[in-house]
Amino acid sequence: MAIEDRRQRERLARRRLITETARTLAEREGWNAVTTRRLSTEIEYSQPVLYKHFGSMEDIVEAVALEGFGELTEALRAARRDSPTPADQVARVAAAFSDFAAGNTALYDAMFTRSTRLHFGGTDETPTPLIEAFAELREAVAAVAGTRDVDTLTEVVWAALHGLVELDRNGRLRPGYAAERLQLLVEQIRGSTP
Amino acid sequence: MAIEDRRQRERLARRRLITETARTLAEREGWNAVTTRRLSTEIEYSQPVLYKHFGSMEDIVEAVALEGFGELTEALRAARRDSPTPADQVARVAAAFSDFAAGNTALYDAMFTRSTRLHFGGTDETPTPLIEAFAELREAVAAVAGTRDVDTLTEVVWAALHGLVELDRNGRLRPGYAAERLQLLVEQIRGSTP
DNA sequence: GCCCGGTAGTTAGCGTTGCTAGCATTAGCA
DNA sequence: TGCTAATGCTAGCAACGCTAACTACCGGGC
Repeated sequence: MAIEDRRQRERLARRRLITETARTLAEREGWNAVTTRRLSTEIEYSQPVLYKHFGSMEDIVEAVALEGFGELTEALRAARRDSPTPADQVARVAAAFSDFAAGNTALYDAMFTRSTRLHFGGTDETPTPLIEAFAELREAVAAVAGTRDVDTLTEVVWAALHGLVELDRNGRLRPGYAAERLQLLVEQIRGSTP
Repeated sequence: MAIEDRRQRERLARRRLITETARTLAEREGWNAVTTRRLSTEIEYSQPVLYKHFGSMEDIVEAVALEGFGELTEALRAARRDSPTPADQVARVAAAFSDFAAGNTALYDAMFTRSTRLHFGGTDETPTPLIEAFAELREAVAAVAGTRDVDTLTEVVWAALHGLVELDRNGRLRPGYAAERLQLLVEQIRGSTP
C-alpha cells in the first residue's frame, strides 16, 4: 500500500501546485490572466492535467476561495485575540477584514465575487471555512450587541464590510477616506457600549 | 441638413435598440447569454454593427449600467418624496434600493459588479447618473445624520446596502431575513433620531 | 524475467468567444 | 446620370474552456 500512498501524496501535491499557482498568478496579473492554457504552462503540465484534479476552471477558483476563507478566519481570530477589551473586538476585527481584502486583492475576489457556488444556508452543507470566518466576526459582534439580535447584526456588519471593500475597490467611494468610513461603521455598531 | 438629422436619429434609435435588447436579454437569461453573436441576431443586424456604436462589449454593459443609475435615482427620489417625515426617508430609501436590486437583477449586476469603469472621484469626470443616485441617498441620510459626517455616513450606508444585496444574492446570508437586516441597518443609522 | 492492466500525461481538435479586415451595396449630392 | 461616402455584410483571426483518443510507463501477476 506504500505505493498507493506515495501516489496520493503526489496527487495532493500537484493539486496544491495548481491552486497555489492559480492564486499567485491571479494576484500578480489578475484573474483574467488565469486561463487553462496559461495555468497549465505555468505548472509545466498540459491542460488536461488540470481536469484530472478539478471539474472546471470554476472549481479551481472555488478551491482558492476556500483556502482564502481559512486565512481570513485566522486573521480575524488573531485580531480578536489581540483586543484589549471585548468591546474593542469589533473595531479590530473590522480593521483586520479590511486589511485582509487590501492585502489579498485577487484572493478576496475569488472568495466574494468570483465564486458563485459557495453558499451559506440552505439544504446542502455549508463549507466549514465559511462558517468559521463568519463565527469569528459573530463573536466580536456579540460582545457589543446588547439587546440587538446577534445573527442579524453580524450579517449586517459582514455585508457592510464587504460593501465597503467592493465599492472602494471599484472607485465608487472617495479615495483616502477608508479609515473614516470604517471608524464610523464601527461606532454605529458599538453604539453606547462602554 | 434634415437628412443628417434623420441619420443621427436612426443611429440613436439603433443604439438604444442595442442597449435595450442587451438589457432584456440579460434580465431574461443572464449576462452570460449576452454575447456579441446572440445580441446581433437578436437585433437582426450583423455583429460588426455593434462595434459601430460601441467600442467593446463592456461599453454596452456600461451604457446599460448608466441607464440603470438613472432609474435608481428615480426610485430613490420617489421613495424620499413619499416619506411622511424627513426622518423616515432613510428607511424608505433603503427599502427602495433593496427593491430595485431585487426587481432588476441583471441591471443591478451591470451597475455594480459588471461595470468596472464607472468610477466616482478622481480626475476624470464622474457620470452624472451616478452622482445623482448617490445624492438622493445623501439627502435621506442628512436628515438623520446629526453630528456625524454626512458624506462618510452616506458612503457607509451605500456600501452596507450594496453588501446586503450582493451577499443575499449569492446565498451568503440566511434566506428570509432580508427585511430584518434592512430594518436593523436603518435603526443603526437613525440612532436616537425622533 | 516477461507480459499485461491501469494510470499518467500528451497531442490535437471541437465549439464558442470578442473583435476586425475587407468587400458589397445603397443613398445622397453634383 | 455618375461619383462619393456611408452602411452593413461575409469571412476569419486568435484565444477561450474543455475533451477525445492516443502513447508511455509503472507495478503486480505468472
